Amino acid sequence: MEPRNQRPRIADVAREAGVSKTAVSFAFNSPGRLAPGTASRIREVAEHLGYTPHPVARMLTQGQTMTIGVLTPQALSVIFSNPFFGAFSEGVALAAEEYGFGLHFISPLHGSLARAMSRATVDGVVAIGLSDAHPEVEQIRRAGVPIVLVDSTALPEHGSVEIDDVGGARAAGEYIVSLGHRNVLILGVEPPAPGGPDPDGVTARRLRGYREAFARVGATIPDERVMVGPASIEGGLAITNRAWEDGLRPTAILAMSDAMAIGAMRALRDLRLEIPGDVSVVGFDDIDLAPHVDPPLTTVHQPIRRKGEEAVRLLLTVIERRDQAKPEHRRLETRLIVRASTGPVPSHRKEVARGPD
Amino acid sequence: MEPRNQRPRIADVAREAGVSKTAVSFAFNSPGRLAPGTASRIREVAEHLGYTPHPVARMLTQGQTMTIGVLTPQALSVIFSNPFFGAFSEGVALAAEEYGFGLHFISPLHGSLARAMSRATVDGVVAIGLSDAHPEVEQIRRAGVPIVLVDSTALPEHGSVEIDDVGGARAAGEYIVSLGHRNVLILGVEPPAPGGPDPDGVTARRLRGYREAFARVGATIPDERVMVGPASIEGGLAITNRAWEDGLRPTAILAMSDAMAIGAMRALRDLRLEIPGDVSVVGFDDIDLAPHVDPPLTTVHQPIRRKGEEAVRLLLTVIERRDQAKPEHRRLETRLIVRASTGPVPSHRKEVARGPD
DNA sequence: AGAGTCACCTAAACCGGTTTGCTAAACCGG
DNA sequence: CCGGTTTAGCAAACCGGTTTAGGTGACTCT
Repeated sequence: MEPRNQRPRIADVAREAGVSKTAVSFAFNSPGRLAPGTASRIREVAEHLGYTPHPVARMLTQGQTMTIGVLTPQALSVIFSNPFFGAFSEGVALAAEEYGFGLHFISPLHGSLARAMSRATVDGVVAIGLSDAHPEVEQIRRAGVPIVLVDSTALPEHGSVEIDDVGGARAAGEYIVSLGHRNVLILGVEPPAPGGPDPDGVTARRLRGYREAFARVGATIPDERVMVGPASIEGGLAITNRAWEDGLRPTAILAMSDAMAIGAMRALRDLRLEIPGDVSVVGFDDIDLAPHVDPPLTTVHQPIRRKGEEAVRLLLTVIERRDQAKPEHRRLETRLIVRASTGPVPSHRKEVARGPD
Repeated sequence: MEPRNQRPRIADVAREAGVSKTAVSFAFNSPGRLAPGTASRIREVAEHLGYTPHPVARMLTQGQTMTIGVLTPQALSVIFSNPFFGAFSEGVALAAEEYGFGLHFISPLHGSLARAMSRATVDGVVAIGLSDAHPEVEQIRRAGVPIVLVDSTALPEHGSVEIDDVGGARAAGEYIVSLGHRNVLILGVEPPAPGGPDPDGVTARRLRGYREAFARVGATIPDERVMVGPASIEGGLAITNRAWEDGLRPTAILAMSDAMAIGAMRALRDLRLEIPGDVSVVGFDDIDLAPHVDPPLTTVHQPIRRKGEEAVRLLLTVIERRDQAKPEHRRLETRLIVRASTGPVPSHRKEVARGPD
């Protein structure tokens, strides 16, 4: 029954200062329209009452939230476990901050991205790794929210930022092939798409690159040499172990994420194998820590931060002039960085010593 | 002049379906109050028109946003460059997702945290590394937003989660002392607080721990052996180089963040020094990659993810029963993890060979 | 003195929903 | 066939601001 100390409303300030709501609003938003004395008096009263304009109400009337959403098809808790995402967020944050936009991370709510989206109050969305198989893209478009796709097969009606996955993977493949490796294991990143592997997702594109490189020397990578899992250290570790349990003995591992590559190296080390003496490992991403792991990781570099930045910039231009400025599609370059986790194919395979198998 | 294809409003659906706004609202929120046929008919019309309730309007009436804010006193772009933050966010996201809350990251807007806060539409805030020196804490409280402090000196009126910084640092210090090191360099994390070093911030607490350990054997760590910088790889690298340029030749480096420790190792390697042969390095945090760097990093482990999780849980209990349930303060344990980046003090100092200096 | 400006401020409409009474019709037992 | 209870749906108030379209009085000009 006591007067719950609610936050003061604009009407409270108006009453206390003996002016109209309008005047209070002006004092905050266009002080020029008020006599200087009045404006400052209203401000004092507001300050005294501890009044701050209710951000939601403000959003409603202004029709904009000054917030951009980062949409991920996977739970944030798994996404954040990949250092790649940290770097990407860094780029996103950099650009967003520059323009005074806040950041809202959107991940599936009770399994539904659509539901999460409908809750989110954002002016636009950067969607990462969302394949066009996801029906939510359509739903978002219908909701009238501008969207930029990152690492997805570009839909012509939305802006997009991607990298040269095929080229990067091909470079890695060619390098591995040139070292004499023919017997490899591919670590693919789990397709976040529902209902089977995405026919044109990141995993598929990079796989195509690897295969092109092998094809050039007449070699192939059979499907059973491609295993997918979560793009994390644990994921790489688990898959590699499983591969060894399955009897696979590749001389090189091509991982589609540095985190997985690092996990794979851990697994190999636990199996008492030398890197690159027994097995070579190649990553993808070139995260900050790639040069610092043991051994320094050979990997395909991609400009992670820039990817985030560009995506936000593209999005902001769409948000600004909401009209039909035709969406841009940007493709960033990749390049192979050779470090110390790769070497020539070993002449004597360790497992030979283990028996006639 | 053409009819801009705005997103449909509830009134549009009502008109099209031949019912009142109320009915449409009921169809979405409490279908039980409508005849089954009517409810589904309204839904169809809505679907056909592509109608989704405007989230901002919904927030306004319901008085809650189902969003929690993560407040950082530094720009997100710098925060995200520390893997520690990724792991922390992982914990935060895990708990938030469990309860159906979204995540909004809040960082200073044009230099002002207060301004950023007043824009943010959140039901509560997890503030990390915000010292009580920050006046925004008070401002947030006045705005009536529940808040939980992480890694700050606990204010009694707010919930808080912290770790045993002193104990962890002391353990690291004792270990280093036991290896014979007396000549050390401390890498502190940049105090985000404005106006000088925070007298009771993270850096100060850990420093106290290191010093306690040294004091036990009658040794001291002079102030000029403490250098602070950004908690990133680059930060650690830069500071270490500067230290060497300044003529410092410590036999051990105690970094208050793994990222800095890794940067320091890079710098040492560039100086052609062996780790731990010439210089030992100890980190703090125990990030996922700490065991994988070269050499594996000796560091003080703290439960980073749990920190994020606990903070959110604490916050949610405050949000639920908004009343005066007295705030909880939780302190998590730390422990030293010895790996391979530390060793006994070298008998011959390298720089002896460099000259009589 | 009357018309025209200007500076300052306000009432009311609006943003897009939700929620609270309330009413009219259908239903019910006797 | 009547009074009482449900059921189904509506109008209007409300959330907390912003913005539009005036209104009022003082001042200027002729």
